Amino acid sequence: MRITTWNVNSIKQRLPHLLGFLDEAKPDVVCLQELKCQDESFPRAEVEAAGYAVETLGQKAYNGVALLVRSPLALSEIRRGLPGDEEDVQARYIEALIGGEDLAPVRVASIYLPNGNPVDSPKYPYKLAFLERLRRHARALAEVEIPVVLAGDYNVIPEPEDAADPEAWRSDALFLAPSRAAFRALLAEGYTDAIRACDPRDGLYTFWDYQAGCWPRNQGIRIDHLLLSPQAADRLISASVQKHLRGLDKPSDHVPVTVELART
DNA sequence: ATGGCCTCGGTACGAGGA
Repeated sequence: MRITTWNVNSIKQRLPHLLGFLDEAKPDVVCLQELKCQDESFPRAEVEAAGYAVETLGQKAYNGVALLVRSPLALSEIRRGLPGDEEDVQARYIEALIGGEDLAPVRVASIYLPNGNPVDSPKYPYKLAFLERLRRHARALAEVEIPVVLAGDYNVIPEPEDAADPEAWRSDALFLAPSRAAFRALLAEGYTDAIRACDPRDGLYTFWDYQAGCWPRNQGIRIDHLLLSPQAADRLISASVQKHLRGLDKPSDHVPVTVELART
């Protein structure tokens, strides 16, 4: 089965690209981030017509995450919001159990981590607190005997090799030491960075800024990740970045990232 | 040349992104 994560930067702007991707790649599960719309504005009919069941956690103008599951697979046990802070109203986390057919069930989360800039504002402690909440929840999920895939826009550059120009990010919330340490703490819970496990090369990027000709100059960063629990990692077949979508007209600044897992 | 964008709400341009 294939599971894709994609920060679409507005589902309304990106619907044609999304439908094209569903048709060409036929992923079994798609984790979307930055919908930038409320639940009632999500283009549900178009996505369902493409053969997918949809669960969303939307928010006006900002954030917003969704899970799409290709028929006849189905979602259950849907969780909206990351545990650990009842005051947090930002739409950044949705999780479900995916099952059906001959598939051994998998729990999948679509996550949009806070950017965290500027680092001297409350946004940075919010980011670090979110990462710590995610670590605790990741531990609790891994304790259940079901494979877990935590997929999304982590807004963390794990290592210098994950940026074309790491020096440019030295004091940025995406690359500061506490951000990277919090990401490593997720790995220390037993999770595997699927892309890194499959491809040790430098220069694997998932985001290129719209500004400053970053795309034509390949000044990218790798911030969209799929973290696999040990039982999910046991089923890992391959992981890849769908870089070509960055070259379309009116692209998202992020591209899809996909893992293939054995169905059993 | 050392900078270059995009989306939203709402209908000008500031906020937010990364």
